[in-house]
This record gives sequence, structure tokens and C-alpha cells, in this order.
Amino acid sequence: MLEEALREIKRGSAEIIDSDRIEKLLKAYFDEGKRYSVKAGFDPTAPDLHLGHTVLLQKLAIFQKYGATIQFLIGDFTAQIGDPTGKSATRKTLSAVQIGENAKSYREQVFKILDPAKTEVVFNSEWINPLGASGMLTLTTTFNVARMLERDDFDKRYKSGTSISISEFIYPLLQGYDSVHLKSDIEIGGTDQKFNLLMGRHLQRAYEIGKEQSVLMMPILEGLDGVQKMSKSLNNYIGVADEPNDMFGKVLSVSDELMWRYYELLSTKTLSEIEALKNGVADGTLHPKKVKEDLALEITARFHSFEAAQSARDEFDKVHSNNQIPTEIDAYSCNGDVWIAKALVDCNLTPSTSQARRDIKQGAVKINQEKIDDEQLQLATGEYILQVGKRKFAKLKVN
RNA sequence: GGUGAGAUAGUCAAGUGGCCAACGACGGCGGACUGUAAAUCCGCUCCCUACGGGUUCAGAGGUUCGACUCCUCUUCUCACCA
Repeated sequence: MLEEALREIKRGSAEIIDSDRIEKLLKAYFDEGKRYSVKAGFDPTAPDLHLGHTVLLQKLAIFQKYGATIQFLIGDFTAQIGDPTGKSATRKTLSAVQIGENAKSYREQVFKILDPAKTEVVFNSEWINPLGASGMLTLTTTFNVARMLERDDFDKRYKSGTSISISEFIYPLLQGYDSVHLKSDIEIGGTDQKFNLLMGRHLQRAYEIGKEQSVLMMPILEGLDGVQKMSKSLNNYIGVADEPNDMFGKVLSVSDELMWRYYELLSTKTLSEIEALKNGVADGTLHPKKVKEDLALEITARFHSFEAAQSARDEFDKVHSNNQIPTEIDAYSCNGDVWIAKALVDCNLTPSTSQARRDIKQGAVKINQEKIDDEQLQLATGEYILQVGKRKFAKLKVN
């Protein structure tokens, strides 16, 4: 039982620091029913969760299964600084109202995966604000610039001549201080968070709270392009709130290589089951598309329902395999004869008439399934199905 | 605080008075081939009912028939020195 729990917890992880302690915590749970805490921090600027976030959430859910109380930390204070991890982006400061709304939307989405009874939602402004200037000063004396610059992000930016704000040095310190305040036993995060996660250990030692958290890092999930990490700003994400049809379609659009990555990090299938699928594809007994379809079904069903996932698959076959029109398309209407380029813009199929002309010239535009090549075409009264490329459809009624 | 360098389209990056709506690369979009996969090949990539017109090269002025290119100021960034 303990063995199995450990295996499940370690599955897919990229790196674990002080895994002996995790083992001890688990043992104490199994032997004496003693609970422990696992911390994970989230940024309230991005309440729209995508599958990248769920890698962590699913890991947290497994911890909950084995005696952990989750400290679900919403970094409302630290959001004012902006995590320097990865690219630097100017953050807009959020009002208390916005943060409240975002936190609410977090709850709705997160509890599709986590058990609310074993989760504490906390905000770090609660303890960071009372720190005051002197508390902050004490915090900064625990670390030095040279070590700060060892951090890969900072090092690269420093060497390449990109600016680093002093406040960004504060960010890891505050994240670490969260672990001091919460007395976390374990913290989990992405591998890109390594520096910040280790800061928790450093500060727990400096503040002598009598323990140092273990750290479990999960790999970063690649986005649909298979190269960059999944993120909303890169628009290569699958959102947990995406419609079933979108979700299914997006999973199916990933490359075969990336599919295995998604299986590893997102599927609840066991490692040996996944291995069997790989062998099947390798020796030709399984079609890779079928395997991908199963994954898409599993993921879609997780956030919607099994029925919704199945109808998404049927819809997909209908549109893409049989080249039919989707069941539901956005409908628009307008008056009088309309110039085709204008119509495409009005139906949000194209961002400008210039783009519309180009698309027509390139044979990307279809009206009622018929390819057109006349840029000057006027649409007379009637109903039309407009299509640009393979995926964009709209229904237009000309009065 | 001083000195020097720099800011070009989604990103990187050419252009140092007219040939510039601005080379190239990446990304993105479209087409062919497919399994809406990958790879490959081809085309497109500021806006406008368009063989023409309009707005762009950090911002504001100026010099010039003409400026992304020269000058002044402003904002921001980096390097070295303090």
C-alpha cells in the first residue's frame, strides 16, 4: 500500500528533492493517520486554467488520496510583482475586486479535480501585508545578489542585457516566505519553479521553523505547437473550460510525438497501459489516430461528461472526415446585397477585407461548400454558409 | 551622477537621404499531400471595394523637393565608470 502510494506520487515527476521525507510523511500517515500539508501556489491573474495547470492539480489530487491537506495558495500579493519565471511581462496590478472574482472562478474550476474537504484556499496578502517594511527588510537579509543571479532566468536576462527589476528579486523571497508562514511539508510546482521552490527550504531553515519542505517538480506541459510551454498568451492551450468540441479537436490536432507526452502527464492510464499502446502503434496493430482519439475522449470526458465527449467525436468525424457542415455555427444577418469580403469580416471569419481578398485569391473561401474565386462577388438576398479554411464557418442571412 | 550605444511590423533582425509598406529568419494563415499528425512543396502575411489611395520604422518638433535614415528635445533600455 505504501509502495503503491509512493509510486503514484512519483509518477511523471521531473525531480524530487528530499524524497526520503515524503516517504516518512506517507509512512506516518499509513501507520498513525497523521496528515501533512502540500502547498501549491497559483497566480490570480490567470484564472482560466488550462491542461498545463491540471498536471499539478492531478498530482495534488493524488496527494489528497494519501493523507495530504492541500494548501491552495493564491498569490494575490505576489501577483503585484509578477513572477520573473520565464519571459518578463509587464503586469497590471489587480484590484481586490478582480482578485476576488478570479479566486472564485479558480474554485469552480479547481474543484473539478480537487476534493474541497481536503483543501485550504489561502491568500498570501494575509501574512505578507502585516510584515511591514521591517519584516520585509529582515527577509531580504537572508539572501544575496550573487546567489540570486545564479538563477537561470536572471542569469540569462542579465547576460543578454534585458532589464531585471529589483522587485523581481523580491518575488522568490516572498514565495519562500509563504512556505515559512504555512509551515508546508511539501511544495509542488513546475520545473521552471525550481529556484522559487528551493527558496522555501532556504527560508524555512533561516526562520527556524523546525522543518524543511520537500519539493516535487512536475515537467512543464508543452502547448499544442509541441515546443513552447502551454500558455494562454501563446494561444497554444487547451482550457479546462473549453467547449467539448474544441477540446476534442485540439487534442486531436497535436502531433503524434506530443500525444505520448500528453498521455504521460494527463492520462489516468497506468504506465504499463501506455507502454502497450506505444507498442501497438509501433508494430502497426494500432492506428495512431485511434490512440489519439482515445486520449481526446478521456480528457474531454474529464471536464464535461462521457456523453459530451462522444458527441464531440461524432461531430468531429462529421465535419472533418466526411466534410460536412458542423451542427452548430454562428449565425449572422445583414441587409441588402453584400460584398463578399465585407461579409467575411462581419462574420468574424477574417480580420480585415484585405485578408478576406487574400483568402479568396488563395482558394480558401467556400460558399455553400463551393469554392469561389471572385473577389468582387456580391451576395444577394438569401442564406449562405460561409467557410474560410478548414475550420472557420459562419451562417449568414442576407435580407 | 558621468560617458557611450541603442529603440524598425507578432518575435528576432537588415536598412544609415529617394530604388522602402521596408531584405531575411521564425511564427502565423491558406493551398497540395494526409490521419485537421509529422515531414515536404507552393503561396500569403499594415489598412482601404484597390493596376490606385491611406497610415507606419519609440514620442514630439525641425532641416530638406523628399527622411526609417540628418538635427533638437522627451521617454525607455543596455554597457562602462561612480
